[in-house]
Amino acid sequence: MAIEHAILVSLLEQPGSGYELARRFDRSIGYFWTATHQQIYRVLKRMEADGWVDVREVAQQARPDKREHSVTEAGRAVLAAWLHEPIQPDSVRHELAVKIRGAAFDDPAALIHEVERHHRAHADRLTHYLAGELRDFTGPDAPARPDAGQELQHVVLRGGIAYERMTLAWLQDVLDTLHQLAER
Amino acid sequence: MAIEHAILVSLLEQPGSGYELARRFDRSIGYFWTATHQQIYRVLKRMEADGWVDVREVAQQARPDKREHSVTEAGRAVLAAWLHEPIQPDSVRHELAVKIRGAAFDDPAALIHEVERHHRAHADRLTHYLAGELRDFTGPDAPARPDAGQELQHVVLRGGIAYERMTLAWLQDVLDTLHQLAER
DNA sequence: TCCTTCTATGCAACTCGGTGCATAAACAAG
DNA sequence: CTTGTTTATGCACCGAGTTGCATAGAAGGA
Repeated sequence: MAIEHAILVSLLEQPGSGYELARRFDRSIGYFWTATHQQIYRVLKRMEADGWVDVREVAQQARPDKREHSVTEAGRAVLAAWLHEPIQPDSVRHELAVKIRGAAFDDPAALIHEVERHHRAHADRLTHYLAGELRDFTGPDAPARPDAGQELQHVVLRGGIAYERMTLAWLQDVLDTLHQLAER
Repeated sequence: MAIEHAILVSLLEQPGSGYELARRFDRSIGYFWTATHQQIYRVLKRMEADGWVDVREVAQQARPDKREHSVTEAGRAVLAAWLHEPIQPDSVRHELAVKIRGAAFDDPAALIHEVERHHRAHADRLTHYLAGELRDFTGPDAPARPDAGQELQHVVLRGGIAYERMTLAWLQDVLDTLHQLAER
């Protein structure tokens, strides 16, 4: 897949400018697909040229004008075609795992602080996810009868929460192992 | 980080040719860092030119010669320096999550087969991991007193197992959600 | 008034990684 | 004796993604 599809999904959920998309890729959909603003602008240009999105110039007060993008029928068709394609197995890049195996050839104890830092970062992210879940899906302000889009966003968020909880438990396992090795 | 460090770790665990490395990146270390053989050969050339690895021509019977690479002291130093650097938060690429959110704008039920396929693939991988754990770490042939390298490889493998179990549970959650939406 | 910050858009250069293709030694199968 | 398979190494090209830099409107603070 490409960034194009993530952008189509985000624009279908809510039309917006390149700048707004860039901010969404720092949160929300960005938890599952990252992109920089340069990449987003470049791809938006191409999508516009290919007729996947329409652009509307919007004047704003107290800030510069923006170019708001909406998905066209052609864009929806592209997304639908992609949704019906099977996904290739995702290529993994788990840097910390490589470091942990590499620590055998250095000082394993030196990794402890790094792993603790990761543990804190994932704990923060979990807190953030849980707050988002409470706000949008399980709290008093959440819709009583969520539509399909909300149900799907929620199940994706539950995946993020499960991932963070699993990661925290594993990092604790790593820490225990490193401490044991340090005692030898 | 770069592929260089994963190659250094793999060569420290066991010297080998580019071809052998490519096969390791299809299993073992490949579960946490992928690389194609073209990439490996190209990087090995550069690492050789930079003096990170030594090459020994090895004649073999019943097959072509190979170039066996070993890590030099300079290579170890490069790895050690990297081990002491903090890691950037890993950029996520979770294609299935994007597809699930995109399904709101198509037919959610059409995703069921795809998700089931992923469920089977992850179940296979879990089985594979568990077999490896039994063979190398917890079975009767496993070392009674594992060294630091083995302990660290084991904790990384436990991470893979935890990831697959979490993913399987989440994919079941996704399937339940898709079925509920299909009934509407 | 100048400086900084936030919003908003974009170019140029480069690196990384993947796809496709090519070569070659050794053996096995037909 | 040709074809196919496995081992083994490599080049050329292209697209995706990152880094660094540039521009500009509007607001607020020093």
